[in-house]
Amino acid sequence: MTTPGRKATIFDIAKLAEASPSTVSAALSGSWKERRISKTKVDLIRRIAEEQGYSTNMQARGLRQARSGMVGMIIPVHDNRYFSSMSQSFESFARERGMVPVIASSMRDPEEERRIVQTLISYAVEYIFVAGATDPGAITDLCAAANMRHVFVDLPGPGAPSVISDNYLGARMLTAKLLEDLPRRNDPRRDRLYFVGGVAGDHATSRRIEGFRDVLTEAGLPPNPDQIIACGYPPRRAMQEVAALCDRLGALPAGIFVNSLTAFEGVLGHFVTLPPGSFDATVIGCYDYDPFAAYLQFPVHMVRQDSHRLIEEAYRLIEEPSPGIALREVEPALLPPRTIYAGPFGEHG
Amino acid sequence: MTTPGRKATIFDIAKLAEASPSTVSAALSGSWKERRISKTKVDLIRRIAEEQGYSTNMQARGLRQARSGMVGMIIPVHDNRYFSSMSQSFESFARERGMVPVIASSMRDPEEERRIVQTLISYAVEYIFVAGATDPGAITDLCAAANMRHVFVDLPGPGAPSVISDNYLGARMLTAKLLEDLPRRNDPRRDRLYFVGGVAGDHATSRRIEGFRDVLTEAGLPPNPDQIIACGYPPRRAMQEVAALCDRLGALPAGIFVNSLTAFEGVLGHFVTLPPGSFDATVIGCYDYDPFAAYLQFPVHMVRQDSHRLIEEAYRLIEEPSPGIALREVEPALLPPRTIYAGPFGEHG
DNA sequence: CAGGTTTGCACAATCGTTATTGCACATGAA
DNA sequence: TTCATGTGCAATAACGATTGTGCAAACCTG
Repeated sequence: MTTPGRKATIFDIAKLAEASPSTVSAALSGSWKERRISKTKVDLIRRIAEEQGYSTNMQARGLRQARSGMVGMIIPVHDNRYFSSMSQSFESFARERGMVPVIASSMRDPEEERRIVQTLISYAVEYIFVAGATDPGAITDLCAAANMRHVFVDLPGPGAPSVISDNYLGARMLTAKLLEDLPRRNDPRRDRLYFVGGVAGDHATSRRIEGFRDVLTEAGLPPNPDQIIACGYPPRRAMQEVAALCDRLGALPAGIFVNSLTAFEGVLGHFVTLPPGSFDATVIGCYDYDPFAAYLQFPVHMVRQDSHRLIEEAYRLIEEPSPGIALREVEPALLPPRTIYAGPFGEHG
Repeated sequence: MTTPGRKATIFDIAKLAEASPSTVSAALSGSWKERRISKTKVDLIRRIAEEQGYSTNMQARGLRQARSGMVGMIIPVHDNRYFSSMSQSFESFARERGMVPVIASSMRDPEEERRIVQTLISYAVEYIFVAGATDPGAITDLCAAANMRHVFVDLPGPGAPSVISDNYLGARMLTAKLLEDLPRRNDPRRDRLYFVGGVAGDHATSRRIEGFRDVLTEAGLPPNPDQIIACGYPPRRAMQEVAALCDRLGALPAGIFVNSLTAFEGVLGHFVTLPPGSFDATVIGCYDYDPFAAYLQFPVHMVRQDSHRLIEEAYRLIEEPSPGIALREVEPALLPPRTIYAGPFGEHG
């Protein structure tokens, strides 16, 4: 490994192997057979390349081939179990295909989201996966202009294939379960189930609200508008809203349907301020799963969206010859409290 | 936006603006002032580029400039609060600098780790951040051959600057706190504190074991070897070990020092099999913080490593003119149970 | 108005690969 | 011997940007 200053290129290897750069390229890129390079020369070249610590300059290759070998993905945030599980799956599938995953988080900022799409296009990624899009239309426009294949995950977009989980079904299951466990105190206001978190305009949230509403209505308990508090995803907002709710009610409500892990963090942020035992008469459900949340002080029903399958389906859709704008739904699962689920990556760590 | 088949290049823009490619390049890349291009022409070019939906081909630019505008980072896993917080910080600092973060997970596989380093080198990232390295030596070798700047985070490496948290201090604090809360049952075996998880060879784990051992020794309770169960990071292993431990003791020990979130997941996996109340007489601590873990059925003391500052320091080190091989330590914090911490990204969601 | 300076841009080389083409030599058949 | 067919490689032209250099025209200056 006589590494002088710069990195070795095929020219350096060519000189050492007494071959031409094109031969070296063929030998190292695997196309040597159809280019009729002798095995002898290939082996020589490989040995020298190895000795020199050669590695292909992917920028040059990408430039030449008009492709980069990278796949891009946008997620709202990293530090969230739902999305980080997606990252994990996304990465694993990418590697299976010999591609390099590039994952960026948008902080749910549409502006940032567009910037990221632009950047990924600039780097010539092969496809873009967009999870939790805040402005799918804009993304599709940008991608169309660069004719970049993309797929929406978790939240659907109008102009590209989408894979989402069956939010209506999941919300129905969770609501039904909460209703089943709902403590009755004969206090009409406090006997109610509240929906907290998410953005009402989001496809996912709106479908969940529908499920929530339908189950309650079928049970003869049609929800008032004030039972649905779609206060966004930030923990702090959820915390404030729950605090305000408790203020209004004089205590915790009978049940809370928490619409995301981040909102749940906020709910907990409020709970820490309450005396222990305050939640004995409250039933809690959370849309999305976290192993630690499964084992809180109080039982929590959780909906586990199958992020692995979401991503798998997304790859399937995007790799189809002509992707169209299919919409695929994946069924979520309702997990009882105290379930430590070891998913496809349960062995990690 | 008359987008025919392919993406617009500076040549297309040049033709439309009746300028030369080099002028277009200068106008769009910002170097137009020192290249004495008139503002008029620049504005024209910018307008046309905008209309055409032009975006720089980063592969071409990167090739020419021998840099890519990307920063790479390797973490063990994505779906873990500690590391995903790091990702979040890493990304945020990268963006501040106008660079594109590329984050890959190694699943703690040294082989995979090396492959990732190679790939990042191939893509000509500017620096590589390595968190939780399993084989720092090999990484430094690869990077040296390509003279690629890199920095170790969380676990130090011998041949490059490193930023780690003060594991000895953190372990001391946590052990002391556990000791303070330790229930006494006058059963010599069950009165003990156990250390579970991690790899004894890891720098972080070994320092924590030292801290654990020292505090116990100073308290007149020097630990037996069997009190230290460094069974690795996978949840399942920790689960089995804790189950076996309970079997041996006939019940839960008086206290457990859990050495990572992943191991803690395993511990919980065992706890779900126990009747409620089994842990009333057990004190639990976990090295690493998770907001949900903060609010479990039983109180958990947690050490919060400041991943944000770790990354910040790492950037500082790597951006120094001549990085040397400094080792920087960042103090962790001991959080009491029921603390929902809103860090620098507490507002996310 | 000669000579120098500044302004505004175009030309061409370059980065490291890959893909197309072509050429010299060897081998086999007629 | 002659032509056809392979074989094994080298030359060369892209890919899309950046950058050093050069060269007119415009603008001063005395």
